[in-house]
Amino acid sequence: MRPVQPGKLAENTIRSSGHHMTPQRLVILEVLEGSNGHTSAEEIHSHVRSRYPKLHISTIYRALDMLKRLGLATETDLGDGKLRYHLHEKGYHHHLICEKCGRVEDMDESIFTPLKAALRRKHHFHADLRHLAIFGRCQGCA
Amino acid sequence: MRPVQPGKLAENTIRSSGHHMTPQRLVILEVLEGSNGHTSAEEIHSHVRSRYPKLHISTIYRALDMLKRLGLATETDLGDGKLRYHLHEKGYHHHLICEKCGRVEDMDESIFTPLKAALRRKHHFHADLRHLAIFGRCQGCA
DNA sequence: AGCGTGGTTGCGAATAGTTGCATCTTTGCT
DNA sequence: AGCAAAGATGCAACTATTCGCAACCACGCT
Repeated sequence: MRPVQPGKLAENTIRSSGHHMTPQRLVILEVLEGSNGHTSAEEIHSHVRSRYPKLHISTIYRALDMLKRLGLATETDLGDGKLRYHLHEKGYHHHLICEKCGRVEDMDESIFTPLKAALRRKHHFHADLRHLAIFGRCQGCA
Repeated sequence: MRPVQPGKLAENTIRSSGHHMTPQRLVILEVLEGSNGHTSAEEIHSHVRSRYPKLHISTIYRALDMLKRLGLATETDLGDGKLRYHLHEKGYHHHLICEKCGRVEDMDESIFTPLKAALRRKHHFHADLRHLAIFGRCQGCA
């Protein structure tokens, strides 16, 4: 059993921030909701092409940018030349990417708490560490 | 008074790793050495165009990629749509980038020591934190 | 000095993402 | 329902970066 109307949160946030809700954005949100959580603009485009052939890829990029700026979605560079997006209804998370084998491991954000505190203390800087990709070597490839 | 032949380190590393030293790479290194430390491929290209009009921008990208892979230079995304490069003869450093005013503050790498230890301990991951850009808000824009 | 191998270059085409602009749509107001 | 204003869309042109490939050149060996 899935949550009912999962997209309503995003929709409300979009509306209440002065943006319009359009059919294009609805479809884009649907794809993001139905995806595994690492979706590229091009993937959204091809998922959508059959139902909505005129939806232009630049509209997708602009929608993703808006979701990002509203704090509804996060953009991640996994190092393969294209940016990935996911809605964060399930909380923020971060990636450890192995430069050798390409494996991507997720981790939660608690590990950054001390770093955030140090940046605030020493640099008076309020870091936005909601989605960070850290490159390095995994256990097997170290 | 400048250091004599500052580029010899890079040159030796390039040669001893089985790569060729070419006039193109020499010129590119010269520009990187004479720059402030945040140079884009396009900047290198225009600095060089007069002396060496045929040097193609893809050659610059390839040289930068090689320097990066040899650990001689670091690539940073400062969020303005183009990647910046700098040789790290003077040690690694990191950036705090304000999302509001765009100010970039440098900081040294010691602040990441606890994070690196935690990643190794909890995730068996050997993070390569040689050049990280962290976005957020600076003191004035917080 | 002469030569072969393998790395390198220039070029043009491809890819990911962004931007300007004229034309719509959504939304709040009446 | 009707309207104006703000925001969104589609499109084409543009930017930054990468890639395939044929011609080229650096470097080690003789």
